[in-house]
Amino acid sequence: MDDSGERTHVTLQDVARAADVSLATASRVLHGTARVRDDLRERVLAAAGALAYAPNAHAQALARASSQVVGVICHDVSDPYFAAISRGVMRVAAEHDQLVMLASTFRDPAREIAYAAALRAQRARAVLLIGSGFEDREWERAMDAELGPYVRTGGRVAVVSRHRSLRVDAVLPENRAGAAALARALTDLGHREFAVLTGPRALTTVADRLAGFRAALADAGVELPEDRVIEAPFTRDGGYQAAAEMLRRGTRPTCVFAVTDVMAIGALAAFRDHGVRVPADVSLAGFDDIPIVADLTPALTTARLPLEEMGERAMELILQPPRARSRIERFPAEIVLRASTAAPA
Amino acid sequence: MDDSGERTHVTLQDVARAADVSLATASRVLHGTARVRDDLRERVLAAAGALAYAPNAHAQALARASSQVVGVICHDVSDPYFAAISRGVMRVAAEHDQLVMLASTFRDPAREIAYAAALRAQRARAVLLIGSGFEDREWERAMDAELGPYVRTGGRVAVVSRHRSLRVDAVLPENRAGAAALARALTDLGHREFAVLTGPRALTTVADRLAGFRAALADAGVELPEDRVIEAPFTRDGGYQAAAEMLRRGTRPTCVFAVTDVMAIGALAAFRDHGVRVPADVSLAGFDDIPIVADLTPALTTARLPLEEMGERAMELILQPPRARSRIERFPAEIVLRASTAAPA
DNA sequence: GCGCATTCAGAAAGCGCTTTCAGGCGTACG
DNA sequence: CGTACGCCTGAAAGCGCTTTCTGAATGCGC
Repeated sequence: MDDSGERTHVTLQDVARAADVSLATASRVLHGTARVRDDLRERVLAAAGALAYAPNAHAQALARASSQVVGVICHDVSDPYFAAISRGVMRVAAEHDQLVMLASTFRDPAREIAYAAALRAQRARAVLLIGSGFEDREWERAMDAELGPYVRTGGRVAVVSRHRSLRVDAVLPENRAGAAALARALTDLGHREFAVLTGPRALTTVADRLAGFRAALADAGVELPEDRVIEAPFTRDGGYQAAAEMLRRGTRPTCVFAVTDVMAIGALAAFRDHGVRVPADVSLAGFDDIPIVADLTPALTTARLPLEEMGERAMELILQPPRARSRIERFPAEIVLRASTAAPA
Repeated sequence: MDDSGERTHVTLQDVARAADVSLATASRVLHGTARVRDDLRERVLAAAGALAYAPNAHAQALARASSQVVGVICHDVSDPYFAAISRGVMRVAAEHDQLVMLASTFRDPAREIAYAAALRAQRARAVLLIGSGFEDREWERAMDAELGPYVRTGGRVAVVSRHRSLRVDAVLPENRAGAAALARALTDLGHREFAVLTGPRALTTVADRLAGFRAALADAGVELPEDRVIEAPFTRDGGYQAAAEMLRRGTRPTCVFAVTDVMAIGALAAFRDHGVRVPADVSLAGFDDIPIVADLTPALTTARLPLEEMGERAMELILQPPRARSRIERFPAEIVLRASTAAPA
């Protein structure tokens, strides 16, 4: 065929030359942007095929000043919560022929900012921030410094589950109301003695769920003393730790609320390891309804969030042209009572 | 400040102009590529900051003919198996300042090829294919047509868990040996009556695990009749279906092997729903050791694969310069006996 | 004090593509 | 038969950046 050892990329120029047409014509054929005489079109197509031509997306992005890449920043893809949301995101992205750049920050604010900057540099057409932000002035300033100019130059930004940044579209789970509803369901069951296992209070998601839960408890005349709120990392192991710590302290509520299902999974393990029966000795409830919790034994009572749908919606928002007022879409949580909760003994 | 309503991007040219230096100098300052007089450097830095300059990664990629994007193609991010591998991938990518474009194909061959093409167009410096390929001639040809030229022009490709494509680096779990070891562990427990719940046989992962399991069984003098191998989709629900189907057929083995943990989770649910006790009535084993299965009740016996590590290794391979001979890294599976298996009644 | 070697800044040539702007030809019309 | 008008192709100007090459200072040695 050609001189072997092709070490360099095939360019549109090469295709045009091989087809003996101009660059412009080759471009037009490949995009169907304008009518081209049939024989020329054939030649271009043939040449492109023979040379295994692949357009250089960077050159295209540069020339057209637009790209079809959207960025998604989350805490950790391997957390089922983010995985479920990502799934929805990916599906809609695929439908719209968008490429997704997915970043895991592992909850490191610096890394989050670095990714935002990289995405801006990539001229990603949109950036999706999934998961609570950080209650950190420095970080907020830095993030604004990245995203502000990005938005001003036509970049689209949306967030899932964080309110602070005001000017962007948002998909917001109703954490507060959901937690309140859960609390009511639990008090309706007869519980009066609670403990809560939470992640870092600085995360708005945590704060909202806690506040909603506590408020509804108060309405029912139940108090939640501060020492019944146990803080630990926002992971399965964190849930285990928190539950173990609770047991160690001798705190014996009739019902435990873990602010996320992931933490509830850890708590369930801790209870099992310590011989505490769920729900006979203690009821346990989570939040999110990640896919696995229905398969646990006992199946977990939780507040269901339509995670995949939230991801889909966020991606749809971001692909639409911006509105003057930023859109806020709220997703209510639905209480799902399963075997992990029962009336207190 | 400047004329408001900035609708266009700040370019290096703008920065240079504001700092009253040449384009070249500005570029040099921003990259530290060469010594620049201190006052000029200061001016450039100040201007870049004031203008919130963000380099255009596309222009950079074009000018330097390289990018720091790596592509990852998997079946479904929300499957814990891929999520765990992705986690390792992400971590190493972050360490090396690489941006990851993550695509879920939802097991659609056409989509896989479309992504490969897009990644090639993006001049991704490397592409990682995770998960079994498809036993489809047409697909193989199309994939080769994308990846061949890509590799020839300096693109790096690696695969996790698929052998067919020969010329690329690979991270291979020892599915066959692992399944064999699992079979031995199970026969050692005293089981002689087995059933296997599998995903599509066309997937090499499935074929290998099945073959290894069957071979070791044969060595132990145990036969696995074809009607004891039940095929279903490669998901939690597939596992449920397969187990339900097995029960419906009246097949009552003393031990069931689900070729993936995800399917085992479904099977466990099916057994529970049908009043079949695990392991009292039937033992159940999976494969992969995805994080959740240790928390199930009963905890699942499985063949552990170091998923996160496999992802890390794959990313490392791909970031290294290519070798003449493609590298193959094998990861053995380790048998983890948990409560879901016991000696037959 | 002059010539030469060094530094370091700037001009300019691409990187591969899109798209505007002319220009060439063919047709329809006067 | 000449002019006007379309339609299609090609030339060329960028898109924003990196990097080589050139040239102007400066510092040094003799």
